[in-house]
Amino acid sequence: MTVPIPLKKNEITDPTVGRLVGYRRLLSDLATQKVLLVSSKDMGELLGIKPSQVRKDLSYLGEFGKRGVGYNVQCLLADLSDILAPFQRWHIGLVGLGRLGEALLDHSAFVSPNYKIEVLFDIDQAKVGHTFSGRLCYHADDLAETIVKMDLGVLILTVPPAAAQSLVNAAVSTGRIQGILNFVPTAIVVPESVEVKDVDISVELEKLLFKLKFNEQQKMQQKK
Amino acid sequence: MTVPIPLKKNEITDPTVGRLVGYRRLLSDLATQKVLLVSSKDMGELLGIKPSQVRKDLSYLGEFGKRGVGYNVQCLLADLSDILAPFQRWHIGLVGLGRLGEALLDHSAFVSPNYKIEVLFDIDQAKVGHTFSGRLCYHADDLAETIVKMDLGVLILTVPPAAAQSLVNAAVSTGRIQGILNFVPTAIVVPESVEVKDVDISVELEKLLFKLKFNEQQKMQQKK
DNA sequence: CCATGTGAAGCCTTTCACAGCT
DNA sequence: AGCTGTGAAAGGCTTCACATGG
Repeated sequence: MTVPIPLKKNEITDPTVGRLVGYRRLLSDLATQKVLLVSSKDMGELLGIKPSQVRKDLSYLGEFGKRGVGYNVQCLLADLSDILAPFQRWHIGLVGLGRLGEALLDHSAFVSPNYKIEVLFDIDQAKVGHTFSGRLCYHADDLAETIVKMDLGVLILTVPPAAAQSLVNAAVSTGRIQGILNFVPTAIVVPESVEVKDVDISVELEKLLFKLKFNEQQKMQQKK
Repeated sequence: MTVPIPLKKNEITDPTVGRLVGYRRLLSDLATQKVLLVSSKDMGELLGIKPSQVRKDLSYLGEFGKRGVGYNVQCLLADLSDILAPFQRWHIGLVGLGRLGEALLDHSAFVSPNYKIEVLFDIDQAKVGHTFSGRLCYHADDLAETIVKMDLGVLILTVPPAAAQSLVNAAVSTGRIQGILNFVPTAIVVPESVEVKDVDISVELEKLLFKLKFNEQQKMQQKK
């Protein structure tokens, strides 16, 4: 189903992958609007990115455009989807069924043909054994066992900070976990073979507020 | 209350600010554990960062350490807190009281002396007029009016993609909004004077899965 | 001797500028 | 003429390595 080796060069960096996802989303929108062609300039304007950046990103993957014309929306969408698609459909477990965990379960962005949240974990007996949005919740004590049984390769962590590391240890000990998406505001330690992506929601707000502080400071100095 | 101009150099970059928040969290933990001193090597190990990076980051702010000794936990924590603190306590509005919005409302990471989510907005009449975790929900149609009345300077956006841009337009038209934390998976357009930080939850998962795909591909090529 | 603070080097990412195709 | 694809330049961030001070 997926293209075997779609990569022209051996390294596509993280920032590029992030933008590729944005391009795919935009192209999908344009496709439903029956737009046939799009230029790097158009895409850049719609996404707030420089056209040269768009072209560079796409050039890592191959030559998709026609000079003097632009990119065919349908073709580029299909190619990008292939490139971003994993080899396998990942089975994902979500650990920690608090407010944030539940919100992610239903989040539109987490509906994709590329992966599915299959299993939930919590320590609350009121939740264990019940289904949420169609997924069964297991007890966190059975994390390792269930990872093996259900063939989970990726975990999403939304537990309280204090609980994170020991759960990670249990999960990693199975040797099955290849990636962790960590929403917990703590640094977690894993073997080198496990990829971790930290998503620290409050840090982004702090960054924003710091920028505003900096802006204010500049304004104050200009007034002097 | 806050230090007037704590910055040694004029530019502290985004990645540095992100790590500073991590240092503050770590120092806060160490302080409760009655740890008195910490070295850049210690901090690096606990956070998965190179010691030289820790020292560089801190050096932008001043000289906090003692050579041959390390950093005083209490002092460094106090200094970092001052530096990260805004000049004013921001009044924040959260727009979109779906699952994610509600989750953020109660998220431990969004409890801070530096800012507070004061007001909520939604279009669901079942929510408008009610309070959630102590905050009153207004109708999204009254967004601009309420921004002015409540002196909101920052918005957190957790609405459906289709609703985002028109709400942003209404909000920005008041001239009061200085920053937006955008959880909506769409690019939004704002005047230059408004800072936007995009937090795209699903993009992070896609990045993770792409890394795993790349890892697998390398393994396959090695086997050959 | 130990750990900081920092200029310089190295690496990574973005942007430019233009050759080349339609 | 218009827009892509890309080597080269510019810019930004991280890491090194060592002088400096306790």
